[in-house]
Amino acid sequence: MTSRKTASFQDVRDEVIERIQTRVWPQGTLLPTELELAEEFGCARATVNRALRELADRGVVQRKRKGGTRVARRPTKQARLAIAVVRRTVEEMGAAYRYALVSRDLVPCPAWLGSRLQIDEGSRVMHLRCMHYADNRPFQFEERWINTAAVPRVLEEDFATIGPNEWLLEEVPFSDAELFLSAVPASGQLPEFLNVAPGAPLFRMERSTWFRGQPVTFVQMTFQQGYQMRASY
Amino acid sequence: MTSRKTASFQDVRDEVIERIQTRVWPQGTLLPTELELAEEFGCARATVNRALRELADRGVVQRKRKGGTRVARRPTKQARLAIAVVRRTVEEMGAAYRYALVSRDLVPCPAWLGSRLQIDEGSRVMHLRCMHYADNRPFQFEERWINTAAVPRVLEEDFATIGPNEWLLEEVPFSDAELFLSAVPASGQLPEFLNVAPGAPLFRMERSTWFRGQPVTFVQMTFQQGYQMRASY
DNA sequence: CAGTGGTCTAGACCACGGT
DNA sequence: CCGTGGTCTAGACCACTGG
Repeated sequence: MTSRKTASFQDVRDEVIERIQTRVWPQGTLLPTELELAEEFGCARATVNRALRELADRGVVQRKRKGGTRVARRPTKQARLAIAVVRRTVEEMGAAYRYALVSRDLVPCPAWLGSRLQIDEGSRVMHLRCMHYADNRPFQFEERWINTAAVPRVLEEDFATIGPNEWLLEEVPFSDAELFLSAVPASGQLPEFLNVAPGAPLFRMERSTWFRGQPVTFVQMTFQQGYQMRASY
Repeated sequence: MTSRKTASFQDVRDEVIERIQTRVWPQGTLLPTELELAEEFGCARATVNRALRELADRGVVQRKRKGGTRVARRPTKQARLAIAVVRRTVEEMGAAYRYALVSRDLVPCPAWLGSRLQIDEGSRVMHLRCMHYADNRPFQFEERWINTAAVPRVLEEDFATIGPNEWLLEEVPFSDAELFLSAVPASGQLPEFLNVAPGAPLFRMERSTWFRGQPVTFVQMTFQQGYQMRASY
């Protein structure tokens, strides 16, 4: 008997996944309508809807009005990347976290930054360089530019004890961001700051942040050699 | 008047975001109950529920039965990383894609792989090395191990014209995976294959894949120097 | 234009977990 | 215990889009 007393949306979701994985519904197949599935599972259409909506979010199926629901052909996987504050990253490794400010300057917005964040070139930005340590070993070098027009209070903060990352999280929480991940050679002052050989391959995360459409900050976070970032789907 | 004729779940969701961003509800604040919000917005509780559930998924709020809904304190951002097949990555750059098989060997499962994927060490795995080109320039070097026990048909495939990535997507779609991103130096045969200087910093993505709990494949994808991966939230 | 998903409602019961 | 979110239902109307 396939009948359960009550089919929850999770039951429906899992059963649909099951049928896709076991090729009952191969890629590209048109699924039955919500109403038909609701009848088959003995539940309300809303229940089926929620199950299928979740699968559509994950990219497992594609849905169109009037067109129905199809098993996705080329699943563009959506991996989830959990980004925490450096402090927590370090502490979750079981290491002691330490922060140090390297430099803090108020400068005119460089052209490359202006075009990148869409800031007027005339305006002033706060340029910060900081180090983050794990058990007193260099863990991450952070270089950041903050749009003073978006966050005027940055002028009053000296960042001696709190990192700009955590400060901004208090000041401008829940912003939007764009991330770029790459591998860069240890050049400039990086070998010195991170205590690695010049040219060593380093993992870098760049992030541009906007708050309600206004550019807030651009940051380069360069990690100690050997750092790995984890994601899953 | 803040009253709209009908408040959709998106209206509720956006208004809640608005209040969080404008500090009407600072971090840690306990929100009104679903019922109270439903009254305020003049909609059903289910509508509020869906709005708040979505925000909880994003990590903007935290919800507990009896405990109510709170604005998240330390927003562990969930960035979404769209992972497509190499072919599409290349084609979306506007370049011509080309694939080439470098080597294909059936080998006993190495110990490190066995422990990594939880494969019995006695079993045999298919070891593949491939190149992916963009406009005839080396774009990605792929080194992959496939669990023959999980995908026996791999023994009949010669991978002369189709890459293992795309083949596996047909064979074992919708699997689970764990990703690791890192920076590695161009060593071994990488300088040769990718046409870069030895020691050059390269972006690498490693992926372990399971299908219904069974280990399927482990792959190292090493990208051409300068490659950046994009994500957003 | 007609079928499909998208959404909303009013009500109900349940499950978890603080008090 | 009992308030809160978690879920389900039966029904309704709407919006998009394929034929």
